[in-house]
Amino acid sequence: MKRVKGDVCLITSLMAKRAPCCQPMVTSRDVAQLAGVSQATVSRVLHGNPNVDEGRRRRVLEALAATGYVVNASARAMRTSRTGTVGVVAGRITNPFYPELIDAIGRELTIAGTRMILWTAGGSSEPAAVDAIRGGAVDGVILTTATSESVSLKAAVDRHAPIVLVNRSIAGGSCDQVTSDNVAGGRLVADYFLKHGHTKIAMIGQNDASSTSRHRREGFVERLGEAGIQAHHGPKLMAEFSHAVGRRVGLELLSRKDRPTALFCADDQLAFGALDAARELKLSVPGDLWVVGYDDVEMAAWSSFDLTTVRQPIADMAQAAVSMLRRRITQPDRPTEHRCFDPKLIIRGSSGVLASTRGSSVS
Amino acid sequence: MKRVKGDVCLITSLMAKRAPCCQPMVTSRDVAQLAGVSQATVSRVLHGNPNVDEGRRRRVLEALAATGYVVNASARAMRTSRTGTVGVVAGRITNPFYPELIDAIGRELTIAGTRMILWTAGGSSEPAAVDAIRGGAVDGVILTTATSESVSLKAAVDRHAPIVLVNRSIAGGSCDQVTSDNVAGGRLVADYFLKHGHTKIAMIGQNDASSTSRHRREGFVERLGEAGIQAHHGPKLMAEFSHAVGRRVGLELLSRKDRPTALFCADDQLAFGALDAARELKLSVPGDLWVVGYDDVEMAAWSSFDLTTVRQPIADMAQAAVSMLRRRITQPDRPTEHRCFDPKLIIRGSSGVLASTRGSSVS
DNA sequence: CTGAAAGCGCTTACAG
DNA sequence: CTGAAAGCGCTTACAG
Repeated sequence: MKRVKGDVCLITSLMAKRAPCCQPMVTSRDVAQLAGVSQATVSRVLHGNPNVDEGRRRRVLEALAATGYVVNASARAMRTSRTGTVGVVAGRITNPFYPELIDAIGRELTIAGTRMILWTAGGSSEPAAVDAIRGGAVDGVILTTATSESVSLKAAVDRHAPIVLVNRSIAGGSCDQVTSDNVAGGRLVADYFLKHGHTKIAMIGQNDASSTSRHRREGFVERLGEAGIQAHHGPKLMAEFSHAVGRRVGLELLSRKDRPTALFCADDQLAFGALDAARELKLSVPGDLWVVGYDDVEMAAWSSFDLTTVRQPIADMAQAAVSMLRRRITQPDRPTEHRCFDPKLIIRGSSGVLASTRGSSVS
Repeated sequence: MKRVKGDVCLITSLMAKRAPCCQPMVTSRDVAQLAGVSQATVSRVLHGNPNVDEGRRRRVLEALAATGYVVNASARAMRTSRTGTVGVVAGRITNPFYPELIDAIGRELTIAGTRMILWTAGGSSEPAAVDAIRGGAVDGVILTTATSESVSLKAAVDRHAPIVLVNRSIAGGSCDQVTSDNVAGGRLVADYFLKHGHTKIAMIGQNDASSTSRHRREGFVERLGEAGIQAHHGPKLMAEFSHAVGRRVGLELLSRKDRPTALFCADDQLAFGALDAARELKLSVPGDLWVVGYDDVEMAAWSSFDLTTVRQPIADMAQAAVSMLRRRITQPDRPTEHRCFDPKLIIRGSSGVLASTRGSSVS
């Protein structure tokens, strides 16, 4: 490889010869001509219509293979009002929960022979996706990001556009939804802390623009309340789920004289940040502090974090979302549905033995 | 939220009343009728054609707004042979390098008003993406995964289909490419180790199916060779870039009596695994072992890893890939181009002071 | 079983 | 400046 000075080396290799352009598109008419049948017959063979003479079918099949014919997506879409493409909106793709979810959704869509248009560009994504339904660029949309209510979404839902919400709820609720039970998940964590004798229990979450985080907080605070305990220093509700936020708030909370002994982070990414804060402050986890996250992303199991966390069944949720959307597309008038999966507490090394209770009989 | 026993609670809310279906699509003909002009005039207004009477234009604009018209993507695509959609193939989206790259590409595409179809389903993605070009579902494709040569890709490139390879090379090279200089990156790391007196230098990479990893290894081994040094225990070339592989091979290498003092991982994900291996073996980093990764994903800067690594300029590469693809689409016959960005060594805490050389004069 | 034909919603010469 | 019309490549009644 040649190098040139400067930041970038630019190698422009002039091709000596080159076809005039890309090969022209092969149409079903071309295939028909080659096979000596009508274009309609080619279309019938393509759709497995049984009413085609075997000899003709074979000739068409041969012509199809010989030409490498691929059906034109736009033409088919225009005729059938079905694109074979679904939209997915995911905000913060740098939070590893989303790649895992998108991957799972993509897998399901591929099985169904459906393409996936992905929007990750923040606020403009949702209106773009909704417009894509109206413009016939996609057959429907899966919204995976818990952003605040938007006008375009509301209008689309009122119009009964094929939309499925994943981990996100909307006022009115007249929309298909897949969630995990975030209230129950929050309770699970509070319960776990209480059962092991914690009383100084803190929480970091996202502000209430995120329904996901709000529900986790509600369940958590509700369960603490039942034990007569309040969140230590109050729940910290920040603008986003990120490592930087988890670390910053973690440093702040854990530097206090009256620091918590247990910390619930409403998202694994926050928990990783908080664990780093603890590490930087030379606090032992779980000796001085228990940390519990939410999502159980792959990284949570890495030995660097070994994070106790609440698992959402991502694969199941993706499968449910895709099949609900497909049903909604084919049967627009069916009643809306809400599938809610049970979360599960996965206990790892970031919780377990607290130094102060070591040897005590708190179960 | 109601809960039902069992794994999943299924809430089916029957909607009392519901519109017969989604609102019927608004066509430009509808808009024309409302504005009292011909459909052609609506199309002209939509395209900013200046030859439209101002009064009529205003009436059309009003009708457009009143109906909430959105142009039909399939019809436009069929007429213009342009979909406004580009395909992106990314294999292992769970490796955080890909989300960062996809995010950057998505951002560029959004700016250009282009949609992104994403394929992440492994081996079948590439043929699917190539077929999508032929089937007119996308205008072009960006291939970001260094998989082995495929027949369909070869054929597509020969056909001069609009394809840009990112971090991936192909025999013949008659295809637009964006890379960072992986050979130079490998050399940078070797050079850094050598300069600080390391002699027991190991490497973990991917097997040669990945051109990326191969180039990094070549530069690395080449530079070591110039100093008369061979990779300690030979380069370990595994099937994939993953935390699990990095940890497993790390445990294996670092458990040996004659363990290396410096380890180059051809990918950050491998490096995180290796760091975890070192941690599990109670080795001090960088006291006993230096670890250097490749990519500089966001996580590399987290204090849990604090990883010295080779940065690829992801945003620049994404921008280059998108603009190259757009040019290729509009000018299919322009000469192919190869842009190669310079990598940069980012020094962090996973390297720096080796216990054995501490106080010595090795610069 | 088969082909000619209508029509999906656009864009854009073409004729006025 | 404007509208009528052709045509992009399909699918699918329709008539035979």
